[in-house]
Amino acid sequence: MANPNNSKDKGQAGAATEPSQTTNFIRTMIDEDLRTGKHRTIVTRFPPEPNGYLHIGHAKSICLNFGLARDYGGRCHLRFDDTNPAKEDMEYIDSIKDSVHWLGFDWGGDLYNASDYFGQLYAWAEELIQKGKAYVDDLTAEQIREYRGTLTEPGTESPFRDRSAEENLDLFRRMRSGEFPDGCRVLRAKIDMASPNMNLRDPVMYRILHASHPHTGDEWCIYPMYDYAHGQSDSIEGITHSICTLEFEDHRPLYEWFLDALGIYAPRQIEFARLNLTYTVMSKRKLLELVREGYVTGWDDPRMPTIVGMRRRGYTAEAIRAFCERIGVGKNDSWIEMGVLEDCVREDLNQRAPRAMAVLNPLRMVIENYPEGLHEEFDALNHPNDPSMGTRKVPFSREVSIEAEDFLEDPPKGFFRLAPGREVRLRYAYIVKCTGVVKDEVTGEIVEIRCTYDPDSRGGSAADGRKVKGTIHWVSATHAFPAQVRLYDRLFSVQQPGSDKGGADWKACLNPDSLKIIDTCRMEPGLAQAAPGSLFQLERQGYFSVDAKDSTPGAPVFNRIVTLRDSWTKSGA
RNA sequence: UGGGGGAUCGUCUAGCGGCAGGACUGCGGACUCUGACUCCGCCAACCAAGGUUCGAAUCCUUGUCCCCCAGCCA
Repeated sequence: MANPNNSKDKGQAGAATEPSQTTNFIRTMIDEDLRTGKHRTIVTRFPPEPNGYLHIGHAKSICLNFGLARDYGGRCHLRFDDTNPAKEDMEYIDSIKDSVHWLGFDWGGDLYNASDYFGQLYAWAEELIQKGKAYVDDLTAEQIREYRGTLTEPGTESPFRDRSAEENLDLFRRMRSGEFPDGCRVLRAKIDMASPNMNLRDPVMYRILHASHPHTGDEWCIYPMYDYAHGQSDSIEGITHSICTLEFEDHRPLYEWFLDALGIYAPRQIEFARLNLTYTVMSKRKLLELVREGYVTGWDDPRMPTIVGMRRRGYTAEAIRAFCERIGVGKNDSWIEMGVLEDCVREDLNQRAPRAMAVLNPLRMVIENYPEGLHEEFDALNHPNDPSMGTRKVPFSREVSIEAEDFLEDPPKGFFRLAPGREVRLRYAYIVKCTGVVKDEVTGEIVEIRCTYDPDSRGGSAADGRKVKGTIHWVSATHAFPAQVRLYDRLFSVQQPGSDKGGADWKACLNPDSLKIIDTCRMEPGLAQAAPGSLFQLERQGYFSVDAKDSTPGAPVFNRIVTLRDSWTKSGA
């Protein structure tokens, strides 16, 4: 079968995403800056730290920043905020680039690293020292914390705060030359130890770290803190609108202090609320913990909210973009319901996924009046609402497998599938009537359904025009092939597993049924050749993808992306 | 008790002194060879109290609640 997953086939460089249809407070601010002539064009940036894999929360930021650049005809830079070599890795850098591209965005030639500016940042640090605005502090990390004061009490000044510019410069240069061990001294901005804003109580600018950096190798043994590097990096790149999350709101005065002290261009920083999604966690620390401790199989486990995980599960870039567009941007702490994301994938997959039939939990059905040894083929629509997707042949024979839950010996009111004496349509095939049930003599379990078929209903429609309410999917027992299906469900069983603060409780909320592996599934023959990564709707079940990692030629493994809406089981039956 | 933010249907989000709109969810119905899709309809909100105004979600005052900040993390 053809692979309809064309999201991966679009050229990366030319990937075009659709313009936003809605406005938000950031766009209002940009409109204002453009209207007043403050800027003629805009430059945004997506600045990840390469210390983990991107997740759906990053996707929100990516869609926001690249989307703004797209809609205003500006640019969006990809910049790695790689100021802490102790935590960063090339593996993450590659993965992040790949995920941004996969999502459909392109930074063109604007790929940067904070580490590109280490030289400039260092020169500026010397400048601040010379201006008496920075000093080398010999206090230990512990002491610095004690001297910082508390939220309600001012801090106290370090005894090293008033060293001369000459002494500071000498010490700082010796820090840089590797004369001192890690942690023995830091460079601090001389601002105000009594500031009500903790960020302004002489923040650390540089620390000694004898670590090899993914980009600069062993060139440096002192590294700038994020707070010292970020604002200037934006400034150097001429970022017009520096969009970040809420927790950096009270860092803004610090960024502005550095920019002002240096007398360089100041971008406008705008903060928005980060994404929270129900039934999952979003913090890198927690995701890393799930990976390290084996609660999931890796960063790309289909249950992870990571881009690589969602991609492997079968989410399309289009669906994720639609989601980011739909949830909007604001400053309220909010929790988006998982149902919104699920609706976005269904909406996208409903259009693009060809249909197929597979029986997850097979129950044998024998059609008593169907000739032994006879095989027929029926034409099935690949998409009921899109004739351009064509048809396929599905083989039929005397013995078929149907979904166990489609038969009930004693059906409740409103159940219109199969039951003793009742008729049901085998999709695209025949109308059959249940004539009996065969049970295991010891367990009493139903092992087989006996039916007769109506030869005049070939293709599924009764010659006499009678209505048959129920239509069920099936596979020919003699033609079907077995395949593994992985039924994924929400990773956590509570809505806000991440809201319990630093507690360890969150892992107790993991959903024990987030993955059910079924090896007894029977699929229609055509599915055997399904390409890795391809997407299908298994009729009446849900949307599935062929796992790109564990499938082998002729033996596809199916991941359930999301179920179909189901107003029957939901009705409580 | 310091500083910085935020409060609009169940959940998100528009609104910028002039009819509180949209999406998701929920409920009801139509259609149906997927109990899917699609279509139609319904339920559902301005944190509170004052004030300004012909008119307030919007402006002012006071209060309440929630989030963030005391890393040599970002």
